[in-house]
Amino acid sequence: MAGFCGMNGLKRLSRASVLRLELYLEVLEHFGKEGRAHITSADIGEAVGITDVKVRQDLLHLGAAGRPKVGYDVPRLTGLIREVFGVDSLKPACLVGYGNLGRALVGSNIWTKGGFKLAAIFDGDPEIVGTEAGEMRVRSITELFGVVKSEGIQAGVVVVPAAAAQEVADLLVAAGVQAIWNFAPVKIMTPETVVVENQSLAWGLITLSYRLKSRG
Amino acid sequence: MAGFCGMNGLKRLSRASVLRLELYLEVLEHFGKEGRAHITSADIGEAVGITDVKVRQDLLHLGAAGRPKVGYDVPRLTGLIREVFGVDSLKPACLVGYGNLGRALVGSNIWTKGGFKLAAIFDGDPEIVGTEAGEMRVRSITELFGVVKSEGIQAGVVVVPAAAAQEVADLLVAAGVQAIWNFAPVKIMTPETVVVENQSLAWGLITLSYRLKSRG
DNA sequence: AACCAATCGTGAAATATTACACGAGTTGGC
DNA sequence: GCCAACTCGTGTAATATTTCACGATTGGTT
Repeated sequence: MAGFCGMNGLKRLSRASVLRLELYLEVLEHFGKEGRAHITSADIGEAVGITDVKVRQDLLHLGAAGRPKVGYDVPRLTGLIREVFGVDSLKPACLVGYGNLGRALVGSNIWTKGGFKLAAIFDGDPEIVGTEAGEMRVRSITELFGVVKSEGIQAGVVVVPAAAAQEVADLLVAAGVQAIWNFAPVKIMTPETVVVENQSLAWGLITLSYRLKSRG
Repeated sequence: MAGFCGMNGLKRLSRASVLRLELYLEVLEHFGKEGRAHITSADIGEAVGITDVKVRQDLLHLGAAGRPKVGYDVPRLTGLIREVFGVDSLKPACLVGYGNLGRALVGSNIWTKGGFKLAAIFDGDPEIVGTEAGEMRVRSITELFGVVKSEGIQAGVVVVPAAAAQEVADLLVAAGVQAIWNFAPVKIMTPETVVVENQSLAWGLITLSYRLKSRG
C-alpha cells in the first residue's frame, strides 16, 4: 500500500523537509563512502541532530522502504533522494562573474552535487575574458546569449556586483535559462516561470551571531 | 500584556523566524538606503513573498510597534532587528584558509552585516603565508593559538579542506573561540558550549535543482 | 469637527508539523 | 524451530505555525 516506488506522484515537500533531506543526503554520501551498506533512522537522526521518528516520516513520504532490524539500504536511499532533488541528471549551467567567489564556485564540487554541469563561464571585464578557468576559458558576456541558446544551458549562476545583476538576469532569461542562482544582494525581477534562488553569504554569519548571542 | 518593550526577555525565535527576519533586515536596509522613513508590513511582505499578517506577527514578537496609517519606522526597526541578531556590536573573528573561497569572504561585506570584524587570517601553506589580504597579512596557522587568545577573537571561520577541518576546529576551541562557521563538508566535534554553524554552498544549488524539477 | 481610508494589533480557527506510543515484521542465536 | 531483540511503519496526541476576520488607532480631507 505504501506506494509503488516507480510512480512520481510525490507530494510537494515543505521547505523544512527539503532542508532536512539535504542533510540526510550528505550523511548518506558520507556513510556510503565508508562502505556501509545499511543505515538506521536513528543513525541518520543522530548525525543531523533530530529524532529517528522524524527521519522515518520524511523518508516515508519519499516512498523509501527500510527493513526492520536492518535499516535502509544506503545506495538505494541515496539514489532515491538524489532523484527527488533531480540531481541525478546533470543539467548544463553557466556562471556569470569570475571574481573570487566565482573562482571558488568553479573550483568546487558543488556542480555534480547539485545536479548541474558547468558548461560555460562569462565575465564582462576584458582583462578576465580569456583567462583559464579549470578546464575552460572565460568567455565574454557578449557571447552569453548565443552560447546559452546553442548549448541548451538551463541555469545561470549570477555572481556579479549588485548593479549588474538585473541586466545579467535579463540576458539569461532572454536566452532561455529556466533557473537562476543569484548571489547579488538585490531582488531580481523575472517572469514567473523562471525559478530564482537567492543566496547571501551573510545569512550564515548572521545566524551564527544570533545563536552566539542567545546560546542555543 | 504583550510585553514591556524595554525588557530583553524575548522568546527564542524559531529557525523559520530567524530566516524571515534576515530577509526583512535586507529589505529594510535597502529601503533605508533609499531614504524611506516608514514601511508597511505589506511592503515587507511583498518584497519577501509572504503575507502582511505574518510580517506583523514576527515583528510583534520582537516588540516592534508600528503606527496605523504610517507603518513602521525604518531606522528604528532596522536597529531593533540588528539588536536581536546581535549584529550591532562588531565581535572580532578570524578566518582560517585563504583559498578562493576565503578570498571571496575576506573581500566581501558580510563581516559588518553579520556583526563581526575580521581581525586575522590564517593559512597553513607557507607560500600563502605573508600574502597581502585586503589590509592585512595572512599569518601562519602556528600563530593562531596566540593571536586568538591575545586579540580575544570570539569566532572562527573554517574554510579549509575536509581533512584539516577537525584539527583547525580543535585549535580554535582550545584558543577560546565561542563560535565556528564551518564551510568544510564534515561534521566537526566540539564542546557543547561552542556554537557551530555549518555551511555548504551546495545546498542552494540542490534547492534550485529541486525547485526546477518541481516548478514552484 | 467629523468622516474616510489605511494600517496596525490580536484573538480564534484552520492547517501543518512534531513527538509519542505501540503493533508488526525481521534477524540472529540457541 | 522458537525466542528475544531490534527497527520500521503508522495512528494518535501535542505543539507550532499560518491564515482569517475584525476591532482599534491614526492621518488626511472636507
